[in-house]
Amino acid sequence: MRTLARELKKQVGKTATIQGWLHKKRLLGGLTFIVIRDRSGLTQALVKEKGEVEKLRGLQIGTILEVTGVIAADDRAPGGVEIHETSLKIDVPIEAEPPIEIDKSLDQFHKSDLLDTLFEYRVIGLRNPKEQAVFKVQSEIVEAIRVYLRAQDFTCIRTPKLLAAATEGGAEVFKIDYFGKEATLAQSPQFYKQMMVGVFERVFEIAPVYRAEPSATTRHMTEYISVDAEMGFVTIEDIKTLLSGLMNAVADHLWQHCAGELAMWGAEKPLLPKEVPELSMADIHEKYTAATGTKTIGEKDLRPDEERWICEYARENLGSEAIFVTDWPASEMRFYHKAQAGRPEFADRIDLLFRGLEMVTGSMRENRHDVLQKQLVDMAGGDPEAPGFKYFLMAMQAGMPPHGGFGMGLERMTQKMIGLKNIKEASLFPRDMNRLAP
RNA sequence: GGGCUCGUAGUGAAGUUGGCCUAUCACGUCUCCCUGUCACGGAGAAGAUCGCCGGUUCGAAUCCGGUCGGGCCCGCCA
Repeated sequence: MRTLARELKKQVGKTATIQGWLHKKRLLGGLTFIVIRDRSGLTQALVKEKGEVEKLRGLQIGTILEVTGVIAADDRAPGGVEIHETSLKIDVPIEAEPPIEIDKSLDQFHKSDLLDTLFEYRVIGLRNPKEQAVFKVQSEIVEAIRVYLRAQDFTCIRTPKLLAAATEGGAEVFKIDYFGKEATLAQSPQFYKQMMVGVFERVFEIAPVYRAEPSATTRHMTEYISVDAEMGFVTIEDIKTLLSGLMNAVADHLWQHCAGELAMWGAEKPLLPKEVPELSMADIHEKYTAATGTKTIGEKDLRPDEERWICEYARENLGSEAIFVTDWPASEMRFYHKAQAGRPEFADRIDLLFRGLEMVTGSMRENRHDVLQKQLVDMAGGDPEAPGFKYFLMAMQAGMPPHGGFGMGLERMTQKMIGLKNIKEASLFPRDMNRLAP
C-alpha cells in the first residue's frame, strides 16, 4: 500500500511505503538524508544502513524509487516527521545529470533574460514545487469560475476551434490547410457563444484561442486560454455585476484553497470591493494627463502605462485593485457590438483592468438581425453569405434576446493573482512568435 | 512591424578602453572524508575551441561588418 507524503503525520509509529521521485540527497558519512517527492509533497527519509546508501550511488535527482520504513516523529525533521529504518527499492534509476537543478527555487530563471532557459527545460523545471504551485493556483481559478458560473445557471459548452475563413476580425488569424481548403484557427468563440445564447440563454467556455499577432510583450501569447461567457436578457449593468462577483469569487476561493501555494510566491489577496468601481475612458484620460503631463485626452484607447497608472489610482483612491473602464468610443466598435441606447457615440462596452493589466473585455451585442447584417457590411466589409457569417446571422434571425458577455484571459488572471512578471510564466508551455516547443 | 538590448563549461554569473585569459567564480557532476542534514560541511578532479561566419591587427571573449538565436518597450489585444 502506498502512503503519500501528506498522510505521513497520521501514521507515526507504523511501517509505510512511499513512492516517488528522488528530489535531493545529502550524504553525511554514516548518515544519509534523502528527500522524495510525490504528488502531495516532500518526504525526508533517513538512510543509515550501508547497503541501502550504496543503492543510491550514481543515481541522480529524478530517480523513481520506493522507500519503506518506520514513520517517526522527530523535531529535527522538516515538518516534524520522517522515515527511519529505511530500505530502498529503485524502480527507474536515472543516471543522466539533469540540465537544471529543481531541488531549489527556480527564481533566478524568472528574470526576462533567462525565461528562455526556464522554458527550454520546462518539462523538468515544472517538477519544482514552487513552479507547480502556479498551476495548482490556475487549476483552482478554473474551478472557482466554473462553480460560480454554474451557480448562476450557465451551461458549459465546447465550440470548434477549426473555422471557415471569415471570423470576427480584429486580431490576425492563423490560416491552415484543411484538405486543400483554407481554414482558420479560432481567435475567439465569439460567434458560437452568441449563437448558443439562443439555445441555453447563459453559456460559458474555457478553452484555447489562437492569435497570429506578432506581439513580443510580457502580456501576449499566440495561444492562450480564454474564459468566455455570454448571457441573454441582460444589460451591461448585469455583466458588470457578474464580473464583480466573479473576481471576488475567484479571490476568495484561491485564498481559501491555495494559501500555501500563494504564500510561496508572496502573493497578496487583492483588494476587491463587492462592486468593482468604474471610470469612463474620458475621465481616465483626464486624470492621467493631469497627473503625468502626458496628453492622452481624446485618444481612443488606453496606453499600457495609463492602464498601470489608473489601477494604482483605483487602489489608492477607490479601494479596489480592479476597475471597469466604460464609455469606449463607438468608432472602435466591432460590427457585432451594440452602441449605447441614447448615446450612439459610445459603445456599450466595458473593460476590466486588474493590477495594471487589461483582463476582460465585455460588451452588449447587436441582437437585431437587420442592424447586425448592415453593420457587418458597413463596418467590417463582410459578406453575409460567407460561411463564417452566414450561420451567425441565421441564429440572429431565428430570434435573439438582448445579450452580452465577456472574454477573460486565464493566464493573465493567473499572472496577476500570483504576481508574475510575464504572462508566459503562467502558461505550462507558452506559445509565442519564437516558441513552438516544448 | 518600429525602437532598444543580450549571447562566455550542464546551469547562473565575472572578464568586454585588444596582450598579464594557457578564460575566473558559484551551483551541479565525479572521487575521498564526515552520524542530524534541510542552500550540509571539508579535500581534490573533470568539464568552455567565449552563438556562428568574415574582417581589422604581430595579437580578438574583447574592435568592425554580417548572420542566427533570445529578451524588453511600443503598436495590437485577453
